[in-house]
Amino acid sequence: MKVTRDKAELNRELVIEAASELFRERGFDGISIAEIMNSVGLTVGGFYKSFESKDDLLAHCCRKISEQSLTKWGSYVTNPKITDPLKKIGSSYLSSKNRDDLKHTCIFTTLAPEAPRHSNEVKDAFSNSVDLTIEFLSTIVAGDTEHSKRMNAISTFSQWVGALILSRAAGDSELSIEILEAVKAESSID
Amino acid sequence: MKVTRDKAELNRELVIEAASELFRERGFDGISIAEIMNSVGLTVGGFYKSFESKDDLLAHCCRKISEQSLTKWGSYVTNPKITDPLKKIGSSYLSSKNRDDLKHTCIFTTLAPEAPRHSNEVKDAFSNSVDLTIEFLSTIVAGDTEHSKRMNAISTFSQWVGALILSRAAGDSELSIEILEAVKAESSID
DNA sequence: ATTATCTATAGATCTATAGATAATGC
DNA sequence: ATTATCTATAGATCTATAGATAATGC
Repeated sequence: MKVTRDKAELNRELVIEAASELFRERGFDGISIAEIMNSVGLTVGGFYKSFESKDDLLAHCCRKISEQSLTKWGSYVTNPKITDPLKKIGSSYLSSKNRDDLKHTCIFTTLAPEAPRHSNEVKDAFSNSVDLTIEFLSTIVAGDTEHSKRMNAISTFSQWVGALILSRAAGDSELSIEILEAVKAESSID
Repeated sequence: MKVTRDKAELNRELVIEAASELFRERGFDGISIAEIMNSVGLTVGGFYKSFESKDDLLAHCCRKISEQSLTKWGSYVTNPKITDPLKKIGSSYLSSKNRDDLKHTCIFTTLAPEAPRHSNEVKDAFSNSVDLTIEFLSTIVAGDTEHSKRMNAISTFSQWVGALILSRAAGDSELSIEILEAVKAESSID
């Protein structure tokens, strides 16, 4: 039953990883702790040895997801084959793949709306994530001054987030694609 | 115990009205049917005589909320005192009041992300709501052709929805205000 | 000896339904 | 007689915890 410390630490990470996908896909209340633990081959009883509460797990997930996104985006900047990182990021963000693949999509389009109903730890994770995301985008958008870059980053990211949510709300329709295309066109992404 | 038909119909509307606020404020799973009924002075037992299920109630709420928003926006257009309806709508949408008053805010920033997890009736209500909203905004945004107006409506509304979500996710911070201001500035709303 | 994980469960929900009650509406 | 609403509850959750078990780690 007992496993090595390394294995235990790995299990903890696996739980965060699995929950990060399941929360995005089904929402915080749409998946139970037992199901999350089972999805990585563990049982519910061990959960509270690794996490203080379900909310605590959500906070870890927020930080993890945010970190993964920014790491991926950052890799596009350092990749010499990618000439226009913003365009690359935008076209993958506004793709039908990102729209449909809830498990791996942006937290702001799935979990953020519930943030006000969670612990301060969760709220802080979201707040920090918004901050870092805008900070990052500020370094790759167009603009003459620091200020105009920052404004541009904010309005660009807002537009992406809104477009993804609206394209999902539009269901399986022409309209859904139209929304993604319209915003890509406006940002000269496609 | 029994009431008149008129009163019964009014009660049904009161339930939809109350649920429309409570769902936005606490999320679909954050409020029970019993609490919704109690909030208008009724008890849980009568619920299923008026609604097929909790999901059915949500669908009614989506239609109601959407209708109310568009009616309000429409009144700005016909009001001769308002010279620029789009500016008026945008500045109230991107206000800190709209950010904080979850009970009365836009469904796309609160309930839309859960849409994929609900019944087809709910999904259709959302889909229809996106459609009508873009259709409406197309009539008041700038643009040379029908097509450019529609594109403009989509990108403007996407930006608003995203900005509101991000400003909420940013918590009680400078950043939260900065997001609203940045998007207002870009749209020449303030 | 310690501890990571397990099984089992207490206690608190919540949706949906059954049947009673008391008023309306013919 | 009909029916809108009520009280009560069945049955199915779900979070969090208690105590057992079987490995690790000193």
